[in-house]
Amino acid sequence: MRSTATEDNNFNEKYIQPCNDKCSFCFLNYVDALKSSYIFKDLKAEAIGEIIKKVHHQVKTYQKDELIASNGDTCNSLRIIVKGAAVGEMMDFQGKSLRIEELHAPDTIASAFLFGEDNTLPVDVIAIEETKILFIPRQDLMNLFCNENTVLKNYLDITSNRAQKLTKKIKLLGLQSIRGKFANYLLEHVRREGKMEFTIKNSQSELANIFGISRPSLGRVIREMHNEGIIEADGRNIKIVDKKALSGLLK
Amino acid sequence: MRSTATEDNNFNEKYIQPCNDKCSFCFLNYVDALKSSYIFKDLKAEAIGEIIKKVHHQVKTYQKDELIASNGDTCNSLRIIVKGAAVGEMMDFQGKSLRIEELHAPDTIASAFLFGEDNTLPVDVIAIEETKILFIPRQDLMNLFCNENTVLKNYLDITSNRAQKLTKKIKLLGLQSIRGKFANYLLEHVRREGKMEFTIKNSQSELANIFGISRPSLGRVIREMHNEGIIEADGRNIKIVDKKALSGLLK
DNA sequence: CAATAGCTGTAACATATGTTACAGGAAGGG
DNA sequence: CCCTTCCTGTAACATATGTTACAGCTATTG
Repeated sequence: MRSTATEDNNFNEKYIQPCNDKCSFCFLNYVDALKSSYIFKDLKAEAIGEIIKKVHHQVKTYQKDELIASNGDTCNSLRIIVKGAAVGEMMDFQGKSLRIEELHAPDTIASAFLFGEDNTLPVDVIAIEETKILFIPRQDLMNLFCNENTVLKNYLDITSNRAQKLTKKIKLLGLQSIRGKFANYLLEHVRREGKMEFTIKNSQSELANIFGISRPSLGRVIREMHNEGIIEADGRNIKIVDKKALSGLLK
Repeated sequence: MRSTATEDNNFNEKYIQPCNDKCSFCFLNYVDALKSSYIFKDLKAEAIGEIIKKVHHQVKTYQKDELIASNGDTCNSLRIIVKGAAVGEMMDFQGKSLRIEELHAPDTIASAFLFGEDNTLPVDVIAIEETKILFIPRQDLMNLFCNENTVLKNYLDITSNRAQKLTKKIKLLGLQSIRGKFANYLLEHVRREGKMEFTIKNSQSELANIFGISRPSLGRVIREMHNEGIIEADGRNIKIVDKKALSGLLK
């Protein structure tokens, strides 16, 4: 069972191994995660098993706060989070960081940077809990695309979804004031959950990090919006009072 | 020759037609553009001709300043600019705009939004000169991917390249001051052209638009950097005096 | 040539945001 | 229980950026 070596600290992406016929460890352990993974959408567990058997693959485990991949790393393999969660962050030279996205099993990492002229990762990816990641080399993925139409379609969907997310992020960063960013965040919440009163999951520091702003500035804006009667904010509990005014803040 | 209808004002994406065997208009007119197009990279003119014959397709012409596609439009077809150029812009509700990218023949439009859950275009695309665009419906493209490995690979490369560009844009917008943005712009110039002295192509207004800032603010920053001896700026002529200081501004 | 439009340079002023600092509350660990 | 750590609330002040306005320059057009 070669894939036990995948948990090795000496893991090296170059030496990813194919499974032999007896290998059942790799995918059986994570078949549930893979079944709900976007890239294997519309495929049965058995089909996924067959696919994983055919491609070179390996699983690696990361601890909380461990760096999974760095800005500048070369992407040669698709990485699927089969367990755990991570965040993608950018940093400037002073150490100020900007959180680009949060990734949970069974999301894929680096799917957008596997091809093209520049295969370097533009972000740091950091585990926020114990995380297991399945590696599949680019060439194997490419072969898979030719044989498994469904996987190709899913992959195209993944990259398109990502492009949409990135574009939204650009809009958020480039077009809006802090009030606009926060209003946007709240209104997305309302749209998703359909309630005008809720508890937000991110701390103010995290939100500031996502928005690329400073924490006290965000705090001040929340206070102001509260005082103006647009929202009621108490800690992480938010109540939308004047939804129309909030929409107006989107600019 | 059905495709002459493609120049019709009543063009409707739903009714894109396949060519019959006699059709030579569509691709022969644009075969040079398509040959240098990324999506047909590594394919010979004849092969491209065969491909275009097999898929539904249509060409439409846009005048300067005409809106090619709007924020919110549904993307059902890949669009290739076979002649001309366009810009992709985002606008907020006040009309403040942010230029995301400039597109020249033979770039593709909307390649990143063809698949996935949300096929709506997040930007406005506006012709900046007379522009001709070739439409290929998604389903035909998908079929093509299965039969023409090269096209698939090229498409994956295109979307990856785009994701890289978007991510760089996020970094630019989210992580840097005006000085940082301008320094970044200048240093990219130096890296591409290898000269410390050059004439920039964009007006200050355009640059401000790309950076998502106001024109006088950019002007002021340029003046300050000039006065501090980091650069010499005279109109659009720029000379890098202190490259090290400039790099320091990237923060 | 005059008239126009678009660019640049610049200034005064208004506003938004960052920075730093400190105090207090909530949660968890020993 | 105390101690630590992380979070929030808040204030004073510094700085960056936006806004508006105007003047001059250049190219284009009729």
